[in-house]
Amino acid sequence: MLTRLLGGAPLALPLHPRYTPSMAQKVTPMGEDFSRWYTDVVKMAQLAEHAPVKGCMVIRPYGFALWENMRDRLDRMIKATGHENAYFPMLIPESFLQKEADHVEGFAPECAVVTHGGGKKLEENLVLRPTSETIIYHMYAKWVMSYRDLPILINQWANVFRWEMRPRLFLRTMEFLWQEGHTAHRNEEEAEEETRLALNMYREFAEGTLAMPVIVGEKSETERFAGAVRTYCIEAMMRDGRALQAGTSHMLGQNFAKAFDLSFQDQDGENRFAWNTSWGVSTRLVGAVVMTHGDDNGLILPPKIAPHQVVIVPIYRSDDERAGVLELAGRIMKEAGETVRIRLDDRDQYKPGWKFAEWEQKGVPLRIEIGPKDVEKGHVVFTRRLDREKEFVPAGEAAALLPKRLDEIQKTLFDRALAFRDDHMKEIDDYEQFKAEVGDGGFFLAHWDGTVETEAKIKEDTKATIRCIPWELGEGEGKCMVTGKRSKQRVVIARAY
RNA sequence: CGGGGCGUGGCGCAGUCCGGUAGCGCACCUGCUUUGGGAGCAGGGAGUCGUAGGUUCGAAUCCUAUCGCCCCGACCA
Repeated sequence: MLTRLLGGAPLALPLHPRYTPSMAQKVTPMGEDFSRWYTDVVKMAQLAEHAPVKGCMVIRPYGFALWENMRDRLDRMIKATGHENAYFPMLIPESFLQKEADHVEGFAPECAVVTHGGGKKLEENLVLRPTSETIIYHMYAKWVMSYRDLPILINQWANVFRWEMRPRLFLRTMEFLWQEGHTAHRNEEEAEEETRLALNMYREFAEGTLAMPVIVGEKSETERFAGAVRTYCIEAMMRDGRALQAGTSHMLGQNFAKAFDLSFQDQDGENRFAWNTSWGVSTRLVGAVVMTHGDDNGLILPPKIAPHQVVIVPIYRSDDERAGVLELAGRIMKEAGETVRIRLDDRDQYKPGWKFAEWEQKGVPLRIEIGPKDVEKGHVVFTRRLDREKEFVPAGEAAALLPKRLDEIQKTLFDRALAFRDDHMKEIDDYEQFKAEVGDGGFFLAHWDGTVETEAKIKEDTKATIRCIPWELGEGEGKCMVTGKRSKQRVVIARAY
Protein backbone atom coordinates (compact mmCIF):
# COMPACT_ATOMS: atom_id res chain seq x y z
CA MET A 1 0.00 0.00 0.00
CA LEU A 2 2.69 2.41 0.98
CA THR A 3 4.92 1.58 -1.94
CA ARG A 4 2.04 2.71 -4.07
CA LEU A 5 1.62 5.83 -2.00
CA LEU A 6 5.27 6.68 -2.40
CA GLY A 7 5.60 5.22 -5.81
CA GLY A 8 8.89 3.46 -5.18
CA ALA A 9 11.90 3.52 -2.94
CA PRO A 10 12.28 6.52 -0.66
CA LEU A 11 14.79 9.18 -1.55
CA ALA A 12 17.68 9.45 0.83
CA LEU A 13 18.39 13.16 0.96
CA PRO A 14 21.32 13.59 3.31
CA LEU A 15 21.41 15.88 6.29
CA HIS A 16 24.61 17.71 5.58
CA PRO A 17 26.03 19.56 8.59
CA ARG A 18 25.58 22.82 6.72
CA TYR A 19 22.21 21.81 5.40
CA THR A 20 20.26 23.97 7.80
CA PRO A 21 20.43 27.71 7.51
CA SER A 22 22.88 29.60 9.62
CA MET A 23 20.22 32.21 10.20
CA ALA A 24 17.61 31.80 12.85
CA GLN A 25 14.94 34.10 11.60
CA LYS A 26 11.24 34.34 11.82
CA VAL A 27 8.90 34.48 8.90
CA THR A 28 6.84 37.65 8.32
CA PRO A 29 3.24 36.80 9.35
CA MET A 30 0.95 36.10 6.43
CA GLY A 31 -1.67 38.58 7.63
CA GLU A 32 0.87 41.37 7.81
CA ASP A 33 2.28 41.11 4.29
CA PHE A 34 1.49 38.06 2.21
CA SER A 35 4.05 38.83 -0.42
CA ARG A 36 6.85 39.08 2.13
CA TRP A 37 5.57 35.99 3.89
CA TYR A 38 5.96 34.07 0.64
CA THR A 39 9.48 35.31 -0.01
CA ASP A 40 10.48 34.61 3.60
CA VAL A 41 9.17 31.08 3.50
CA VAL A 42 10.92 30.29 0.22
CA LYS A 43 14.20 31.63 1.55
CA MET A 44 14.00 30.27 5.10
CA ALA A 45 13.05 26.83 3.89
CA GLN A 46 16.00 27.06 1.49
CA LEU A 47 13.94 26.31 -1.55
CA ALA A 48 15.47 29.00 -3.74
CA GLU A 49 17.29 32.32 -3.91
CA HIS A 50 17.67 35.16 -6.34
CA ALA A 51 20.48 34.71 -8.87
CA PRO A 52 22.94 37.45 -9.88
CA VAL A 53 20.88 37.99 -13.03
CA LYS A 54 17.63 39.76 -12.23
CA GLY A 55 14.64 37.53 -12.80
CA CYS A 56 16.57 34.29 -12.50
CA MET A 57 16.66 32.03 -9.49
CA VAL A 58 18.85 29.38 -7.96
CA ILE A 59 16.90 26.34 -6.87
CA ARG A 60 18.65 24.97 -3.79
CA PRO A 61 18.94 21.26 -2.99
CA TYR A 62 15.91 21.17 -0.71
CA GLY A 63 13.76 22.99 -3.26
CA PHE A 64 15.06 20.83 -6.05
CA ALA A 65 14.37 17.64 -4.11
CA LEU A 66 10.81 18.85 -3.76
CA TRP A 67 10.59 19.53 -7.49
CA GLU A 68 12.15 16.15 -8.28
CA ASN A 69 9.53 14.39 -6.23
CA MET A 70 6.80 16.24 -8.06
CA ARG A 71 8.47 15.64 -11.40
CA ASP A 72 9.01 11.93 -10.83
CA ARG A 73 5.40 11.30 -9.94
CA LEU A 74 4.05 13.33 -12.83
CA ASP A 75 6.53 11.70 -15.19
CA ARG A 76 5.12 8.32 -14.27
CA MET A 77 1.60 9.54 -14.99
CA ILE A 78 2.68 10.93 -18.34
CA LYS A 79 4.27 7.65 -19.31
CA ALA A 80 1.35 5.64 -17.99
CA THR A 81 -0.90 7.49 -20.44
CA GLY A 82 1.22 6.42 -23.38
CA HIS A 83 3.65 9.29 -23.82
CA GLU A 84 7.39 9.08 -24.40
CA ASN A 85 10.05 11.52 -23.30
CA ALA A 86 12.39 13.19 -25.77
CA TYR A 87 14.49 16.33 -25.90
CA PHE A 88 14.52 19.21 -28.34
CA PRO A 89 17.11 22.03 -28.39
CA MET A 90 16.92 25.30 -26.53
CA LEU A 91 17.92 27.47 -29.52
CA ILE A 92 15.27 28.07 -32.14
CA PRO A 93 15.72 29.94 -35.45
CA GLU A 94 13.92 33.25 -35.17
CA SER A 95 12.10 32.55 -38.42
CA PHE A 96 10.40 29.50 -36.90
CA LEU A 97 8.65 31.62 -34.34
CA GLN A 98 7.30 33.88 -37.03
CA LYS A 99 5.55 31.14 -38.96
CA GLU A 100 2.42 31.14 -36.79
CA ALA A 101 0.90 34.61 -36.62
CA ASP A 102 -0.77 34.53 -33.20
CA HIS A 103 2.15 32.67 -31.72
CA VAL A 104 4.74 35.24 -32.76
CA GLU A 105 2.54 38.08 -31.60
CA GLY A 106 2.14 36.46 -28.21
CA PHE A 107 5.72 35.48 -27.60
CA ALA A 108 7.98 37.88 -29.51
CA PRO A 109 7.91 40.53 -26.77
CA GLU A 110 9.22 38.13 -24.16
CA CYS A 111 11.89 36.32 -26.16
CA ALA A 112 15.58 36.50 -25.40
CA VAL A 113 17.49 36.58 -28.68
CA VAL A 114 21.00 35.35 -29.43
CA THR A 115 22.60 37.61 -32.03
CA HIS A 116 26.25 36.63 -31.78
CA GLY A 117 28.21 33.41 -31.63
CA GLY A 118 31.84 32.48 -32.09
CA GLY A 119 32.74 36.13 -31.99
CA LYS A 120 30.64 36.93 -35.05
CA LYS A 121 27.19 38.26 -35.73
CA LEU A 122 24.88 35.43 -36.69
CA GLU A 123 23.29 35.23 -40.14
CA GLU A 124 19.99 34.43 -38.48
CA ASN A 125 19.14 35.28 -34.90
CA LEU A 126 18.34 32.43 -32.52
CA VAL A 127 15.75 32.74 -29.81
CA LEU A 128 15.91 30.98 -26.47
CA ARG A 129 12.77 28.86 -26.51
CA PRO A 130 9.85 30.46 -24.66
CA THR A 131 8.04 27.19 -25.46
CA SER A 132 8.81 24.56 -28.06
CA GLU A 133 5.85 24.25 -30.41
CA THR A 134 7.73 25.59 -33.42
CA ILE A 135 10.83 23.44 -33.24
CA ILE A 136 8.88 20.35 -32.32
CA TYR A 137 6.29 20.58 -35.07
CA HIS A 138 9.06 21.35 -37.54
CA MET A 139 10.53 17.98 -36.61
CA TYR A 140 7.22 16.16 -36.54
CA ALA A 141 6.66 17.29 -40.11
CA LYS A 142 9.70 15.26 -41.09
CA TRP A 143 8.60 12.22 -39.17
CA VAL A 144 5.05 11.93 -40.40
CA MET A 145 4.22 10.54 -43.82
CA SER A 146 1.01 8.64 -43.39
CA TYR A 147 -1.83 8.28 -40.94
CA ARG A 148 0.00 5.18 -39.74
CA ASP A 149 2.67 7.47 -38.20
CA LEU A 150 0.07 9.08 -35.95
CA PRO A 151 -0.48 9.80 -33.19
CA ILE A 152 2.81 11.17 -31.95
CA LEU A 153 2.75 11.40 -28.18
CA ILE A 154 5.90 13.07 -26.88
CA ASN A 155 6.78 14.92 -23.71
CA GLN A 156 9.91 16.81 -22.80
CA TRP A 157 11.33 18.07 -19.52
CA ALA A 158 13.18 21.28 -20.20
CA ASN A 159 13.95 24.85 -19.25
CA VAL A 160 12.36 27.76 -21.05
CA PHE A 161 13.03 31.49 -21.11
CA ARG A 162 10.59 34.36 -21.03
CA TRP A 163 11.68 37.91 -20.45
CA GLU A 164 9.73 39.00 -17.39
CA MET A 165 9.18 42.47 -16.00
CA ARG A 166 8.08 41.51 -12.52
CA PRO A 167 9.71 38.29 -11.39
CA ARG A 168 8.78 36.34 -8.26
CA LEU A 169 10.60 33.25 -7.04
CA PHE A 170 9.00 30.17 -8.66
CA LEU A 171 5.86 32.06 -9.68
CA ARG A 172 7.37 34.14 -12.43
CA THR A 173 11.03 33.84 -13.34
CA MET A 174 12.80 34.43 -16.64
CA GLU A 175 14.02 30.86 -16.76
CA PHE A 176 11.89 28.08 -15.42
CA LEU A 177 11.73 24.31 -15.58
CA TRP A 178 8.72 22.54 -16.90
CA GLN A 179 7.31 19.67 -18.80
CA GLU A 180 5.72 20.23 -22.19
CA GLY A 181 3.72 17.55 -23.92
CA HIS A 182 3.35 17.84 -27.69
CA THR A 183 1.14 15.54 -29.65
CA ALA A 184 -0.01 15.17 -33.23
CA HIS A 185 -3.24 13.44 -34.22
CA ARG A 186 -5.12 12.29 -37.25
CA ASN A 187 -8.36 14.12 -36.52
CA GLU A 188 -9.96 16.73 -34.34
CA GLU A 189 -11.80 14.35 -32.04
CA GLU A 190 -8.65 12.52 -31.10
CA ALA A 191 -6.77 15.77 -30.44
CA GLU A 192 -9.62 17.10 -28.32
CA GLU A 193 -9.63 13.89 -26.32
CA GLU A 194 -5.89 14.16 -25.76
CA THR A 195 -6.21 17.76 -24.58
CA ARG A 196 -8.78 16.73 -22.01
CA LEU A 197 -6.83 13.67 -20.97
CA ALA A 198 -3.82 15.85 -20.18
CA LEU A 199 -5.96 18.26 -18.20
CA ASN A 200 -7.50 15.47 -16.19
CA MET A 201 -4.06 14.12 -15.50
CA TYR A 202 -3.08 17.52 -14.12
CA ARG A 203 -6.15 17.65 -11.96
CA GLU A 204 -5.41 14.23 -10.55
CA PHE A 205 -1.81 15.25 -9.94
CA ALA A 206 -2.69 18.55 -8.27
CA GLU A 207 -5.35 17.07 -6.03
CA GLY A 208 -3.90 13.62 -5.39
CA THR A 209 -0.23 14.45 -5.09
CA LEU A 210 -0.03 18.13 -4.18
CA ALA A 211 -3.20 18.05 -2.06
CA MET A 212 -4.21 21.19 -3.93
CA PRO A 213 -7.86 21.44 -5.03
CA VAL A 214 -8.28 22.92 -8.50
CA ILE A 215 -11.07 24.19 -10.69
CA VAL A 216 -11.07 22.69 -14.14
CA GLY A 217 -12.25 24.67 -17.11
CA GLU A 218 -11.58 26.55 -20.29
CA LYS A 219 -9.80 29.88 -20.74
CA SER A 220 -11.54 32.87 -22.27
CA GLU A 221 -10.33 34.13 -25.64
CA THR A 222 -8.26 36.81 -23.93
CA GLU A 223 -6.37 34.36 -21.77
CA ARG A 224 -5.94 31.74 -24.46
CA PHE A 225 -2.48 30.49 -25.40
CA ALA A 226 -1.00 32.28 -28.40
CA GLY A 227 -1.69 29.98 -31.32
CA ALA A 228 -4.27 27.73 -29.69
CA VAL A 229 -7.87 27.13 -30.68
CA ARG A 230 -8.89 26.36 -27.12
CA THR A 231 -6.97 26.49 -23.85
CA TYR A 232 -8.01 24.47 -20.83
CA CYS A 233 -6.64 25.03 -17.37
CA ILE A 234 -6.61 24.12 -13.73
CA GLU A 235 -6.89 27.04 -11.34
CA ALA A 236 -5.98 26.92 -7.67
CA MET A 237 -6.66 29.35 -4.85
CA MET A 238 -3.76 30.63 -2.78
CA ARG A 239 -3.98 31.50 0.91
CA ASP A 240 -4.46 35.20 0.09
CA GLY A 241 -7.48 34.37 -2.03
CA ARG A 242 -5.77 35.00 -5.35
CA ALA A 243 -5.94 32.56 -8.22
CA LEU A 244 -2.98 30.74 -9.66
CA GLN A 245 -2.98 28.96 -12.97
CA ALA A 246 -1.46 25.62 -12.09
CA GLY A 247 -1.48 23.92 -15.45
CA THR A 248 -2.70 24.35 -19.01
CA SER A 249 -3.63 22.12 -21.90
CA HIS A 250 -4.05 23.50 -25.40
CA MET A 251 -6.02 22.27 -28.34
CA LEU A 252 -3.94 23.75 -31.15
CA GLY A 253 -6.17 22.73 -34.00
CA GLN A 254 -4.26 22.71 -37.28
CA ASN A 255 -2.66 26.12 -36.76
CA PHE A 256 0.87 24.83 -36.27
CA ALA A 257 0.44 21.93 -38.65
CA LYS A 258 -0.33 24.39 -41.43
CA ALA A 259 2.52 26.69 -40.45
CA PHE A 260 5.05 23.84 -40.42
CA ASP A 261 3.54 21.67 -43.12
CA LEU A 262 2.83 18.83 -40.72
CA SER A 263 0.65 16.80 -43.06
CA PHE A 264 0.01 13.16 -43.80
CA GLN A 265 -1.66 10.97 -46.34
CA ASP A 266 -4.86 9.62 -44.85
CA GLN A 267 -6.39 6.20 -45.35
CA ASP A 268 -8.52 7.49 -48.19
CA GLY A 269 -5.44 8.78 -50.02
CA GLU A 270 -6.11 12.45 -49.23
CA ASN A 271 -3.39 14.68 -47.77
CA ARG A 272 -4.47 16.27 -44.52
CA PHE A 273 -2.93 18.47 -41.85
CA ALA A 274 -2.44 16.91 -38.44
CA TRP A 275 -4.14 18.17 -35.30
CA ASN A 276 -1.88 19.18 -32.41
CA THR A 277 -2.08 19.56 -28.68
CA SER A 278 0.37 20.88 -26.11
CA TRP A 279 0.21 20.94 -22.35
CA GLY A 280 2.49 21.87 -19.50
CA VAL A 281 3.12 22.44 -15.83
CA SER A 282 6.16 24.15 -14.37
CA THR A 283 8.22 24.85 -11.27
CA ARG A 284 5.52 27.38 -10.56
CA LEU A 285 3.81 24.47 -8.83
CA VAL A 286 6.43 24.71 -6.09
CA GLY A 287 5.18 28.21 -5.39
CA ALA A 288 1.62 26.93 -5.53
CA VAL A 289 2.35 24.32 -2.87
CA VAL A 290 3.96 26.96 -0.65
CA MET A 291 0.96 29.27 -0.96
CA THR A 292 -1.65 26.54 -0.62
CA HIS A 293 -0.47 24.86 2.56
CA GLY A 294 2.03 27.13 4.31
CA ASP A 295 1.44 29.00 7.58
CA ASP A 296 3.16 31.57 9.77
CA ASN A 297 5.74 29.04 10.89
CA GLY A 298 6.80 28.34 7.33
CA LEU A 299 6.33 25.63 4.79
CA ILE A 300 3.92 22.71 5.11
CA LEU A 301 4.54 19.92 2.63
CA PRO A 302 2.18 17.17 1.52
CA PRO A 303 3.83 13.85 2.47
CA LYS A 304 3.82 12.53 -1.07
CA ILE A 305 6.29 15.14 -2.24
CA ALA A 306 8.12 16.06 0.98
CA PRO A 307 11.89 15.46 0.67
CA HIS A 308 11.80 14.28 4.28
CA GLN A 309 8.48 12.82 5.30
CA VAL A 310 9.52 12.17 8.88
CA VAL A 311 12.31 13.62 10.98
CA ILE A 312 13.38 12.15 14.30
CA VAL A 313 14.60 14.68 16.84
CA PRO A 314 16.46 13.06 19.74
CA ILE A 315 16.50 14.73 23.18
CA TYR A 316 19.13 14.01 25.79
CA ARG A 317 21.39 15.48 28.49
CA SER A 318 24.05 12.99 29.46
CA ASP A 319 25.98 10.62 27.24
CA ASP A 320 24.01 7.78 28.77
CA GLU A 321 20.72 9.34 27.79
CA ARG A 322 22.12 10.10 24.38
CA ALA A 323 23.05 6.48 23.83
CA GLY A 324 19.64 5.19 24.89
CA VAL A 325 17.72 7.71 22.81
CA LEU A 326 19.81 7.17 19.70
CA GLU A 327 19.50 3.44 20.01
CA LEU A 328 15.71 3.64 19.98
CA ALA A 329 15.85 6.17 17.15
CA GLY A 330 18.09 3.86 15.19
CA ARG A 331 15.68 0.99 15.64
CA ILE A 332 12.76 3.03 14.30
CA MET A 333 14.90 4.27 11.42
CA LYS A 334 15.73 0.72 10.50
CA GLU A 335 12.15 -0.49 10.69
CA ALA A 336 10.73 2.49 8.80
CA GLY A 337 13.54 3.18 6.41
CA GLU A 338 12.24 1.02 3.61
CA THR A 339 8.76 2.49 3.55
CA VAL A 340 9.08 6.18 4.29
CA ARG A 341 11.56 8.94 3.68
CA ILE A 342 12.76 9.31 7.27
CA ARG A 343 15.81 11.14 8.64
CA LEU A 344 17.43 11.18 12.04
CA ASP A 345 18.60 14.65 13.05
CA ASP A 346 21.50 13.67 15.28
CA ARG A 347 23.44 16.88 14.86
CA ASP A 348 25.00 17.74 18.20
CA GLN A 349 25.45 21.44 17.64
CA TYR A 350 21.74 22.26 17.83
CA LYS A 351 19.30 21.89 20.68
CA PRO A 352 15.95 20.18 20.18
CA GLY A 353 14.01 23.44 20.21
CA TRP A 354 16.15 24.69 17.39
CA LYS A 355 15.54 21.57 15.36
CA PHE A 356 11.78 21.72 15.95
CA ALA A 357 11.65 25.23 14.58
CA GLU A 358 13.97 24.36 11.74
CA TRP A 359 12.02 21.40 10.43
CA GLU A 360 8.78 23.26 10.84
CA GLN A 361 10.09 26.03 8.61
CA LYS A 362 10.99 23.36 6.10
CA GLY A 363 7.54 21.84 6.27
CA VAL A 364 8.40 18.26 7.24
CA PRO A 365 4.96 16.63 7.69
CA LEU A 366 5.69 14.53 10.76
CA ARG A 367 8.23 14.79 13.57
CA ILE A 368 9.12 12.09 16.04
CA GLU A 369 10.47 13.30 19.37
CA ILE A 370 12.38 10.80 21.47
CA GLY A 371 13.69 11.76 24.93
CA PRO A 372 14.88 9.92 28.04
CA LYS A 373 11.35 9.86 29.45
CA ASP A 374 10.08 8.24 26.28
CA VAL A 375 12.80 5.60 26.31
CA GLU A 376 11.90 4.83 29.91
CA LYS A 377 8.18 4.52 29.16
CA GLY A 378 8.67 2.72 25.91
CA HIS A 379 6.91 5.19 23.67
CA VAL A 380 7.73 8.04 21.28
CA VAL A 381 5.97 11.30 20.44
CA PHE A 382 4.53 12.03 16.99
CA THR A 383 3.92 15.69 16.18
CA ARG A 384 2.11 16.71 13.01
CA ARG A 385 3.39 19.79 11.26
CA LEU A 386 0.01 20.92 10.05
CA ASP A 387 -1.53 21.50 13.49
CA ARG A 388 1.20 20.47 15.96
CA GLU A 389 -1.07 17.77 17.28
CA LYS A 390 0.88 15.34 19.46
CA GLU A 391 0.39 11.62 19.84
CA PHE A 392 2.12 9.12 22.10
CA VAL A 393 2.91 5.91 20.24
CA PRO A 394 4.37 2.70 21.66
CA ALA A 395 7.93 2.48 20.37
CA GLY A 396 7.40 -0.92 18.84
CA GLU A 397 4.47 0.27 16.75
CA ALA A 398 5.88 3.59 15.63
CA ALA A 399 7.47 2.55 12.34
CA ALA A 400 4.50 0.52 11.20
CA LEU A 401 2.12 3.38 11.96
CA LEU A 402 3.96 5.99 9.89
CA PRO A 403 2.44 5.21 6.48
CA LYS A 404 -1.05 5.50 7.89
CA ARG A 405 -0.33 8.78 9.63
CA LEU A 406 1.29 10.24 6.51
CA ASP A 407 -1.71 9.21 4.50
CA GLU A 408 -4.00 10.96 6.95
CA ILE A 409 -1.89 14.09 6.82
CA GLN A 410 -2.02 14.09 3.04
CA LYS A 411 -5.79 13.83 3.16
CA THR A 412 -6.18 16.45 5.88
CA LEU A 413 -4.12 18.93 3.88
CA PHE A 414 -6.37 18.45 0.88
CA ASP A 415 -9.55 18.73 2.94
CA ARG A 416 -8.28 21.83 4.66
CA ALA A 417 -7.32 23.49 1.37
CA LEU A 418 -10.66 22.55 -0.15
CA ALA A 419 -12.58 23.98 2.80
CA PHE A 420 -10.54 27.17 2.56
CA ARG A 421 -11.28 27.52 -1.13
CA ASP A 422 -14.99 26.87 -0.74
CA ASP A 423 -15.12 29.40 2.11
CA HIS A 424 -13.69 31.99 -0.23
CA MET A 425 -15.77 31.27 -3.27
CA LYS A 426 -19.27 32.53 -3.90
CA GLU A 427 -21.84 33.33 -6.53
CA ILE A 428 -22.34 36.98 -7.21
CA ASP A 429 -24.80 38.88 -9.41
CA ASP A 430 -24.35 42.51 -8.45
CA TYR A 431 -21.46 44.26 -10.20
CA GLU A 432 -21.15 47.04 -7.62
CA GLN A 433 -20.85 44.51 -4.86
CA PHE A 434 -18.36 42.55 -6.93
CA LYS A 435 -16.22 45.62 -7.45
CA ALA A 436 -16.23 46.30 -3.74
CA GLU A 437 -15.30 42.77 -2.72
CA VAL A 438 -13.03 41.33 -5.39
CA GLY A 439 -9.99 43.23 -4.16
CA ASP A 440 -10.06 41.28 -0.92
CA GLY A 441 -9.47 38.03 -2.75
CA GLY A 442 -11.53 34.94 -3.35
CA PHE A 443 -13.22 33.38 -6.34
CA PHE A 444 -16.42 34.89 -7.69
CA LEU A 445 -18.85 32.87 -9.75
CA ALA A 446 -20.58 35.35 -11.98
CA HIS A 447 -22.52 35.48 -15.21
CA TRP A 448 -20.64 36.98 -18.14
CA ASP A 449 -21.95 37.73 -21.60
CA GLY A 450 -18.95 36.08 -23.24
CA THR A 451 -17.55 39.16 -24.93
CA VAL A 452 -13.96 40.37 -24.94
CA GLU A 453 -15.23 43.90 -24.24
CA THR A 454 -16.95 43.00 -21.01
CA GLU A 455 -13.98 40.99 -19.86
CA ALA A 456 -11.72 43.97 -20.57
CA LYS A 457 -14.03 46.25 -18.61
CA ILE A 458 -13.94 43.97 -15.60
CA LYS A 459 -10.16 43.91 -15.71
CA GLU A 460 -10.02 47.67 -16.14
CA ASP A 461 -12.38 48.26 -13.23
CA THR A 462 -11.02 45.73 -10.78
CA LYS A 463 -7.74 44.15 -12.04
CA ALA A 464 -9.55 40.83 -11.75
CA THR A 465 -9.68 38.46 -14.69
CA ILE A 466 -11.80 35.58 -15.87
CA ARG A 467 -9.82 32.63 -14.61
CA CYS A 468 -11.82 30.02 -16.38
CA ILE A 469 -15.16 28.89 -17.70
CA PRO A 470 -15.57 25.93 -15.36
CA TRP A 471 -16.74 22.54 -16.46
CA GLU A 472 -18.43 21.54 -13.25
CA LEU A 473 -19.49 24.74 -11.53
CA GLY A 474 -21.89 27.54 -12.23
CA GLU A 475 -24.27 25.69 -14.50
CA GLY A 476 -27.50 27.34 -15.49
CA GLU A 477 -28.33 30.37 -17.58
CA GLY A 478 -28.49 33.91 -16.29
CA LYS A 479 -27.72 37.53 -17.05
CA CYS A 480 -24.27 39.07 -17.32
CA MET A 481 -23.53 40.98 -14.11
CA VAL A 482 -22.02 43.83 -16.11
CA THR A 483 -24.22 44.22 -19.19
CA GLY A 484 -27.34 42.25 -18.31
CA LYS A 485 -27.07 40.28 -21.55
CA ARG A 486 -27.72 36.56 -21.69
CA SER A 487 -25.16 34.21 -20.18
CA LYS A 488 -25.01 30.44 -20.58
CA GLN A 489 -23.23 29.72 -17.33
CA ARG A 490 -21.25 31.32 -14.53
CA VAL A 491 -17.49 31.83 -14.84
CA VAL A 492 -14.76 32.09 -12.22
CA ILE A 493 -13.42 35.62 -11.75
CA ALA A 494 -10.58 36.54 -9.42
CA ARG A 495 -7.39 38.47 -8.96
CA ALA A 496 -4.60 36.27 -10.23
CA TYR A 497 -0.86 35.74 -10.03
C1' C B 1 9.76 53.22 -19.14
C1' G B 2 7.22 56.76 -14.94
C1' G B 3 6.85 57.44 -9.13
C1' G B 4 9.29 56.06 -4.13
C1' G B 5 13.36 53.78 -1.36
C1' C B 6 18.22 51.45 -0.72
C1' G B 7 23.64 49.97 -1.68
C1' U B 8 28.58 49.70 4.95
C1' G B 9 31.92 41.92 7.39
C1' G B 10 27.92 35.90 5.41
C1' C B 11 22.75 38.15 6.79
C1' G B 12 20.05 42.45 8.98
C1' C B 13 21.25 47.34 10.21
C1' A B 14 23.48 52.12 12.77
C1' G B 15 26.89 55.87 11.44
C1' U B 16 25.90 60.32 6.42
C1' C B 17 22.29 66.09 8.21
C1' C B 18 27.18 68.51 11.32
C1' G B 19 34.06 65.16 7.32
C1' G B 20 38.80 63.05 11.83
C1' U B 21 40.71 56.68 9.68
C1' A B 22 34.25 51.93 10.98
C1' G B 23 30.36 49.93 14.92
C1' C B 24 25.92 46.84 16.68
C1' G B 25 22.77 42.27 16.46
C1' C B 26 22.59 37.48 14.31
C1' A B 27 25.72 33.87 12.00
C1' C B 28 30.93 31.79 12.08
C1' C B 29 35.62 29.75 15.01
C1' U B 30 37.78 28.04 20.16
C1' G B 31 36.74 26.61 25.23
C1' C B 32 33.59 25.49 29.40
C1' U B 33 28.60 24.95 31.05
C1' U B 34 24.00 23.38 28.43
C1' U B 35 19.88 20.15 25.53
C1' G B 36 11.33 18.15 26.24
C1' G B 37 10.07 24.80 21.81
C1' G B 38 15.07 28.82 18.31
C1' A B 39 20.89 28.14 25.25
C1' G B 40 24.68 31.06 28.53
C1' C B 41 29.46 33.03 29.48
C1' A B 42 34.48 34.13 27.92
C1' G B 43 37.80 34.72 23.95
C1' G B 44 38.51 35.13 18.51
C1' G B 45 38.31 35.69 12.89
C1' A B 46 36.07 38.46 9.20
C1' G B 47 34.45 44.81 5.90
C1' U B 48 39.33 48.50 -0.40
C1' C B 49 31.73 51.48 3.12
C1' G B 50 28.39 49.46 -4.99
C1' U B 51 31.90 51.74 -8.71
C1' A B 52 34.66 55.87 -10.91
C1' G B 53 36.13 60.75 -10.68
C1' G B 54 36.34 65.43 -7.81
C1' U B 55 36.66 68.90 -3.23
C1' U B 56 39.82 68.56 1.29
C1' C B 57 45.61 68.10 5.40
C1' G B 58 41.85 64.21 5.91
C1' A B 59 35.75 61.36 2.72
C1' A B 60 31.29 55.82 4.45
C1' U B 61 30.03 61.10 5.34
C1' C B 62 30.28 66.76 0.79
C1' C B 63 29.94 67.27 -5.04
C1' U B 64 29.49 64.85 -10.02
C1' A B 65 28.80 60.71 -12.87
C1' U B 66 27.76 55.67 -13.26
C1' C B 67 26.12 50.68 -12.01
C1' G B 68 22.96 47.57 -9.37
C1' C B 69 18.84 46.15 -6.23
C1' C B 70 13.90 46.49 -3.87
C1' C B 71 8.66 48.42 -3.73
C1' C B 72 4.26 50.63 -6.80
C1' G B 73 1.84 51.34 -12.29
C1' A B 74 1.81 48.47 -18.73
C1' C B 75 3.14 41.32 -20.48
C1' C B 76 3.07 36.00 -18.72
C1' A B 77 3.08 29.38 -16.77
